[in-house]
Amino acid sequence: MTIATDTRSRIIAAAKPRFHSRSYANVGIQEICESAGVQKGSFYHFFPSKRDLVIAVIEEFADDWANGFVAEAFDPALPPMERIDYLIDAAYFWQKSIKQVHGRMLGCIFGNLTLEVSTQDDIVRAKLLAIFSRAKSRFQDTLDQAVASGVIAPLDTSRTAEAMLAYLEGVILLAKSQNDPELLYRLGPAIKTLRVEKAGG
Amino acid sequence: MTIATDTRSRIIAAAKPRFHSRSYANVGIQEICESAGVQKGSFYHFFPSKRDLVIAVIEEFADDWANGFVAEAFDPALPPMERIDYLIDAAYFWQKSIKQVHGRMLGCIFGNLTLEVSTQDDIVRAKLLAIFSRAKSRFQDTLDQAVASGVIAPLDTSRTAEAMLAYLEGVILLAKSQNDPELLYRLGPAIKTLRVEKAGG
DNA sequence: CTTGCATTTTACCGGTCGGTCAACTAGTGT
DNA sequence: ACACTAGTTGACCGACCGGTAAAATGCAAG
Repeated sequence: MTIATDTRSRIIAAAKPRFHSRSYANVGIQEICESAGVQKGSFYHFFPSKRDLVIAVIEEFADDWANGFVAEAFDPALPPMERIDYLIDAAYFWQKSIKQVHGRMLGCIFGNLTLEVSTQDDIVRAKLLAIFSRAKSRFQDTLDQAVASGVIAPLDTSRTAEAMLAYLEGVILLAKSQNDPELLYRLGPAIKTLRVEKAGG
Repeated sequence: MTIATDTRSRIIAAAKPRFHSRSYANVGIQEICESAGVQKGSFYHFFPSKRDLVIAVIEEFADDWANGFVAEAFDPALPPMERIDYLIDAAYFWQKSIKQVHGRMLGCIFGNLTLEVSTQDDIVRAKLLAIFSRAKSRFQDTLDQAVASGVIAPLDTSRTAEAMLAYLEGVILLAKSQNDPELLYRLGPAIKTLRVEKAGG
């Protein structure tokens, strides 16, 4: 049952930076195949459709994050609110390094795809939703711990977590419109001022 | 110098809902022409390229907003912070009504286009940037007045305005991923908790 | 050595993409 | 009556789109 070739992963590897930098619709299967050194017929042996490829790409990006910056940021050894600082920092440095290499701020692949395809493909949207949902849980757990340890005043951790995730995506969007990751640096820390009070409070 | 026909505006009118709901790349000029009852050659009489069309579409959307909800929300007669409430409400009801008619939450056309094309077309990006810049100014003026009248504690109104705009775009993005405008209703009001302190404070 | 399956190759499909072109129409000013 | 021009028409361009089919290959188990 081991994988016989690396064709599938080469396709995904070729697709990742392209979908990230030039959107879903603007990258053709032909181009991906050429870049991966794969024939088109071979592509369709591994992926029933273009949609299946983008879902695989989303999963790989999510894994990269989960095993990289996110794992570092949401380290239980860190004080809760410092984890959020860490995550913002990580997002900033990542976008900055991409811009240095690529000349452009590419933003968040999940946000990009959400706005591009979520009105047209409910399956892709569901995949993105699941990833945002996991991200929200990370924020919420952190906030729960911060409240429990008395670092911040009690609040609606579920909604505040969503608000923080939204803010992060929004700052990345605005930074992309300026092609300038420094906006993340300037506006990022304000994420901790966001508060949704408890319904009964 | 008056306009001889309404062809140009019919093209824009046909393009607006399509770019809004299905992105830029996924809507072809042929489809727009058919819907507007215009020949393709006639299209290129009015628009040198597809890019010029999308810029005209962006301008019309911006005018719609500026003369509609935005003018109402940023009414100088309203207390400053209530204007922000009003704007959030307006965004919520707009998205909700779109979903009722269209079955989908389409989100903000400016945010949508920013994430889709701003890495590929600096001219379109500049147009979007100008619109965000104007929106930021509205927020900032409001915050300046709120500070001046003592309704809120002094803060960095420029950066807080940017943060608020980012938050609004982020909440719309997240709501679109859930295809649910109610998220705007639940998270919107937290926009007023955002604060970027003055550098020297 | 052979069967069988996973993988790869190559050629091909109908349709659409953004954009061009030259001919034609209709209205205006002189 | 004339010329000029804005607007319109419909045919056309090469390139690319996502996807298909069948034949060829390589490899491993029997």
